[in-house]
Amino acid sequence: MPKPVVGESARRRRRPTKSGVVLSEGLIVRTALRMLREHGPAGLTVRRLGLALGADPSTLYRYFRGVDDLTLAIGDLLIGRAMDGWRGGGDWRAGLRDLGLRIHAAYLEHPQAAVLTASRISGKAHEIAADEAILGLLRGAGFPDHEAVGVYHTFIDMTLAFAALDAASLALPAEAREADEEIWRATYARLPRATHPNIAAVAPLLVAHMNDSAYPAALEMLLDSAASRLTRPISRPAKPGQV
Amino acid sequence: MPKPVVGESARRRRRPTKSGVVLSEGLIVRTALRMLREHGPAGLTVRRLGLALGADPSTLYRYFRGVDDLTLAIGDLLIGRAMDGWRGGGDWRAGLRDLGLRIHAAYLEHPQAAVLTASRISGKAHEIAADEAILGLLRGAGFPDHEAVGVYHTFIDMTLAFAALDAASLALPAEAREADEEIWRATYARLPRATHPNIAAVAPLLVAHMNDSAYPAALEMLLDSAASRLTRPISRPAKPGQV
DNA sequence: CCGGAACGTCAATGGCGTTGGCATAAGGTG
DNA sequence: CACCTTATGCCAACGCCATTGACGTTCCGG
Repeated sequence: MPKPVVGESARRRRRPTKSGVVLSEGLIVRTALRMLREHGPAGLTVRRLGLALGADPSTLYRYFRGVDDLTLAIGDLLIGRAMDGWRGGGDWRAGLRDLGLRIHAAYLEHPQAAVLTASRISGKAHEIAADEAILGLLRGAGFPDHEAVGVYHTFIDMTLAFAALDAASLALPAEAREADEEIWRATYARLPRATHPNIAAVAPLLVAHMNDSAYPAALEMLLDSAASRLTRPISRPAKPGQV
Repeated sequence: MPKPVVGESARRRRRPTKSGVVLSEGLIVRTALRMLREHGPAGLTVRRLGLALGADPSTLYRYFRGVDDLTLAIGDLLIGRAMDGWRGGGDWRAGLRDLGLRIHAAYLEHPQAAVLTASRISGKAHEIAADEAILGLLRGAGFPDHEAVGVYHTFIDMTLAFAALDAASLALPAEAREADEEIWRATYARLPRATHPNIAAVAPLLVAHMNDSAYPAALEMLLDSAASRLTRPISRPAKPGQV
């Protein structure tokens, strides 16, 4: 029996659970998001989600094929929130910067979901809308098609890559995250000048800055690089590696 | 009782397991890495690792505080392999490019492990060696300390971020990865010009390039940006976001 | 008002990481 | 060689986890 899971549209009989709650796909996803934010990365389990909803855990399998299915639904919500209220028009640079920071921020709002979904291609409506917007900004600015695709590719992958990396730190259990941050003080800041002269020389700067995100700096670099190509076109960088 | 776990150096009594294997931290980590490659990301559990080693699962807790500790050790092994055979000296640009591509490639050699470790800071020997090398290149090139730290931060985070993103695609189950790649042809390449003019205009270029890694291009951008700061210093980009 | 399907619940399965107690063999010491 | 200490490997158990199949209840279309 290959798991039915009737679609949300075909769902009719809204039988309340023992505790009186009437379930729906939307309610479950929203509750899951809230649990992730409020109770941390380990806070979301099927059992706890059922408990929070006032329903038996197994009930959720009437709505999602499994945890992975639920995760993808959450991810779809994330992309939508990133684009929510976005208005096109204006400078291509400002537009790209805004889009990048929006996507980055939206993912960091829900790190656990971000980690699971940032590297996936959904092909769903919100994702396509974002891609169309980015390409529109670049082509509207006058980039020839192959340049536009190159910048687009670097832009979206860099944004998602940083979103995933930064989200992964936030998604760690509190103790592991604190341990990571402590390493800058406890290990790097105490390396002897004799064996590690360069780290020793800049240790205070490392402690001060390494727990910030490097994405804004990387994004500006990308925008600078793209702008310089626009005014005086240069050839693309040598042989991109296969992945 | 806060879990002892004697260090590898202080370890003396090498009592063989029931199956005759003599354990060591290195053997455990290498076995774990092999299991990750052969059996996928979900293939590594303490129980299975114990089985593969011919030892009781609980024995591993004599060597690692827990799975998290083991994960960090695996990550350091990856960095060690990236740095293996690296020789300093020469142009700072060439040196940074080489280091970046080495780290990126080393992580992609073990995608499942990369996904687990790319966002972590271990503070172990190989990681420190890599950081010292990067900072040495930058300070040796004449970057003032705060610039060197800024470039270092962007460089290492960008490299690890792309490594994690690209590795995540490779680490997906084959069917899911193929489904993701197919979306470029099945969805993006078929969007009507009327509703998505920009995607439609460049669809063939997207299909041709989107499954490559954007890391080499991003890396060149970073090197260009750093070089321009070296010849004619500019201020750092505005207020990096907190993470 | 009746039959079937949708739905929530229950109980159970097989996994997981981790822990505390226990037997033992390795190493230092004489 | 004999003795003692203790690091080490093993065992059994705990409390989680996701997932499933059977079962009874409730709702809707006819």
